Amino acid sequence: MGPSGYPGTVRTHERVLAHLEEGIAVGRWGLGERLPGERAIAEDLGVSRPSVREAMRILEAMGIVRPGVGSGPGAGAVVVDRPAAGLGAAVRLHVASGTLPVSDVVATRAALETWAMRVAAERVGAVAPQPGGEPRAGVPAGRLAEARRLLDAMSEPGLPVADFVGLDQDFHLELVRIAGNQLTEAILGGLRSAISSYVSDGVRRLSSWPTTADRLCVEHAAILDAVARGDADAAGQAVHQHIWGFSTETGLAGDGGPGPAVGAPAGAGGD
Amino acid sequence: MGPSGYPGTVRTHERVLAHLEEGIAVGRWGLGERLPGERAIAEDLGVSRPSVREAMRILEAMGIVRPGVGSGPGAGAVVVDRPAAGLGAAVRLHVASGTLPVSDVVATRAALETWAMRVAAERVGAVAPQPGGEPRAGVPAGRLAEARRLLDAMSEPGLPVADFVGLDQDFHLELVRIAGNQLTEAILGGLRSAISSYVSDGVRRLSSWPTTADRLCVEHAAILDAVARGDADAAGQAVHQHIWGFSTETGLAGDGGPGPAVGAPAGAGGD
DNA sequence: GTACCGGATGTGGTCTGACCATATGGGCCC
DNA sequence: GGGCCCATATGGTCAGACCACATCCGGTAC
Repeated sequence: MGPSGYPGTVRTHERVLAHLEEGIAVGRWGLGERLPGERAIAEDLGVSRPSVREAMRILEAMGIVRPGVGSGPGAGAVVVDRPAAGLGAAVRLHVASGTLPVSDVVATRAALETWAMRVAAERVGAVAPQPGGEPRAGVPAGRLAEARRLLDAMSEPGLPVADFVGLDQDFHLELVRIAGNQLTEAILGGLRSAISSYVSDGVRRLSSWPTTADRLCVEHAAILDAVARGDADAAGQAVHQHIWGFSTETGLAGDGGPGPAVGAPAGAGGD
Repeated sequence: MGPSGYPGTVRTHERVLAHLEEGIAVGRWGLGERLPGERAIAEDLGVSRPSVREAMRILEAMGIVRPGVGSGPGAGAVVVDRPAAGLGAAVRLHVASGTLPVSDVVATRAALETWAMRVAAERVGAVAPQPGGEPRAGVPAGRLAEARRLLDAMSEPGLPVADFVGLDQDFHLELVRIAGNQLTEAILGGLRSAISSYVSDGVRRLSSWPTTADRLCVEHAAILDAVARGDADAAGQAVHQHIWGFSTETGLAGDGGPGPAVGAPAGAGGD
């Protein structure tokens, strides 16, 4: 296995990555199962362990595997599924590098979440008419209950800002989950740290945080109610105004502002 | 930052990653500049080169740096900015692992792109009234011209499917760029390979590809015209129907279908 | 003086072999 | 039979080395 790594051919760790990726794709290693040990993979492919490790690092960064030391179950590289890990890390790094404007994060979040709230409301509305309905009727109910619980926790007076922001994120994500789109959920989950960061920055610019906190809670309640009622239009509008309202109030939306307001009064004429 | 759940100790490559990330965030190494060599970083932090390499692999996978061998400018790890690289890879891996349904990709793409087309149309409409206007008036014009060129190329009869799909993606992304949201552009760019993949799959299910290709070109023209006119409603509706129409025709939208149709005649009851 | 050519240098890419820390599980001792 | 200790398997890390490549700089040939 001579030194076979020079430009023109794929690097060794990329070969390993392709091999592992293919194995995962065809189900050779399913969710929750363990990959062979690094040494075994290296021997199988005739490469060195460092190369295997580099590929493993990438899979880990993408949220595909979770490394575990020791022995027995739970040890070794386990196939997991945390799409938000990779997406979130990527977004975080690019925001950190300063090439992703905060206003873009706000706008993208608003667009996706507005859409998600509409879908969520429609799904809830679709199952509501069937009280005893089996079909996935329980899921939204549980999510809604959890969202309500988070909302209550957020209403606690004197809650530290950091805690509030964390609960706020949990609340939003819980509602997003009702929409049932894993990719959207992963993207928004990935934006979580970026969003928390700009929200925290924004709070520092406020004259009266408690006042704003109260308003945010009221808005949250409105969003939750709209989704629970199955009112897509109201849910979309509420979350749209919620996100852009805060952004505008804190002067974060540098360049654009609310923009087209998808799902809001927009031309939604069709709606 | 590291994947949660690690007991106590921080792994070495994570320390390196944090160090590099911080340096990039504070501008110690700006876009296009070179990072210190792997050996230098290792010595600075008192770690081994393999650990530095693992961190470097992650940054590379996220599209933050580009490795370059040799010497002189262009060699070494250069700070780049390709948000789509990380997002795309993450999406690709998760779709490959079978945990991200194609229908989710379609829905998320439709939601984001519908919104983006509305923004794009509004931006074009905002600059149109000022024929000689300096303010970023030329950008949309250039993008529109490029989109038109791609549309022409796509209309070529007998074009191989792979080429058509590639041009199709380029066309969509070119229009998305007009919206001016880097994050949305990066996400949709990242979805590119996943989208190409499902489009190619879909084409194979069609009875008459040439017929569909013609229709897609007509739809593309309608989208382009709407954006060029600055008609946000029409642009949003057109792209929404374009994406969901193809998806429905090829039976790819397994579970949901058009859904709430943001910015389009919602309820799209139609379907 | 100019053009060419070859080594010096610095970079990432890879390999080898080793040791450490941890977690499990089985065998040994009590 | 129960509890303790060590074998074992795993990832985490390190050190040193070699290779392929790209550039730069010097010397040499013309």
